[in-house]
Amino acid sequence: MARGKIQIKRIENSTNRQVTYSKRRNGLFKKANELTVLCDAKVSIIMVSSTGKLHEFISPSTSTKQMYDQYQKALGIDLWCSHYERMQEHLKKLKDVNKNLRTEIRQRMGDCLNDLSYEELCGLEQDMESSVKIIRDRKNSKEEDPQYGLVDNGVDYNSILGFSNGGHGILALRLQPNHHNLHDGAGSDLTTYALLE
Amino acid sequence: MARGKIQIKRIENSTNRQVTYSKRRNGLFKKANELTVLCDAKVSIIMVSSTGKLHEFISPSTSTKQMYDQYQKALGIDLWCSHYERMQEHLKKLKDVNKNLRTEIRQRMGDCLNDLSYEELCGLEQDMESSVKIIRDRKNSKEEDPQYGLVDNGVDYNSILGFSNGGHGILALRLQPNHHNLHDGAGSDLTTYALLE
DNA sequence: AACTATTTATAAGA
DNA sequence: TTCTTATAAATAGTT
Repeated sequence: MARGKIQIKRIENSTNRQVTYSKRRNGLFKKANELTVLCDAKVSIIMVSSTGKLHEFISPSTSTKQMYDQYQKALGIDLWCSHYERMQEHLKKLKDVNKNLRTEIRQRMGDCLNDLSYEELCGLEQDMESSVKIIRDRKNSKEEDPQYGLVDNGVDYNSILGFSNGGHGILALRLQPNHHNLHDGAGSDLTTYALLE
Repeated sequence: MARGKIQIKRIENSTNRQVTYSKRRNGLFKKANELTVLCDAKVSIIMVSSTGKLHEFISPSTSTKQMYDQYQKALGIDLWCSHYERMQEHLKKLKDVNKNLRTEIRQRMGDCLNDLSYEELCGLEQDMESSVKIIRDRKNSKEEDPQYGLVDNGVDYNSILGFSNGGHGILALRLQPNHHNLHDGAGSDLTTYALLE
């Protein structure tokens, strides 16, 4: 566009092509920047030269990722985003349930009882008594029945608990206290609980 | 750049801004196309106007997604992918831990005892007995102390177990008093637990 | 990287 | 939005 008009077609001379690429890239980026400022717009440019070099322009108020996210959203493509959001919700619910489960176990182990009322403690005690009874009966029935005396050799209890690495039975699951969690609201219910499967 | 020089700063008049956006967008895309042809390059442009409208330019030989993929690859960053993978691992661990917790609770409630050996049942029984004792003592101490006599109205047992949304009763967790063993199965649980924050 | 003749883009007006 | 056109800006070819 100076010293002679040119045809818009591939520049065969490699050096000239490189030079023109560099000059026009600067021109394009300058225009993009002016557009950004003048029109309060956001522009993302990604360029790859014929030699494979990559350059980008991005308006200061945004990021390339943001722009492409917005692009995807605008096209209605973004299956990924909703997938990600569902994953985040799932994670949050799992955390809540996890906390509740730990609390229940602690209380059933006689810890963290401070906030239980007398009636609640009564209920818990009764519940525990009947549970102990079940366990005791089961124990006794196993004691009397030689068929079951030593047969649990094939069954790794840890694998039943879902631990593949060296747990030692149920008592090994004893929880470590975690004070960071204690002041959060416990926020889950049985509906959430069902989501875990 | 015509009929008078302009300052490169935001055009306050909304209509003018829109008009300029439209004109300069066309100019930018034309330049991008010329660059594509002349220099055998690939260009991806995404623009969002101040009114939220989105426009794109893409060189014919490629696609917007390809360009963005190449961009991510070139930056070698792809933080996103590693983030996603970490999230997946986290999710999996939470599921495992929750399964284990639920199994322990069931066993402490006298359910799912089939796979416990006689010795394991003995341990569980003993543990339960001592827990019941702690709970009973606590109950009795509350019974004697009128200060706590009426504080528990409106709190149902489920919420104390953490299964309803009102559960703010967990503010006073204390250290687990009896037999910690950081080298047994609780270790893996603790590791996972730390990930939950 | 600089220069500059010329082409191209575009601001303002219609 | 599109056209017009005077003028600013970009740039092809040269150094």
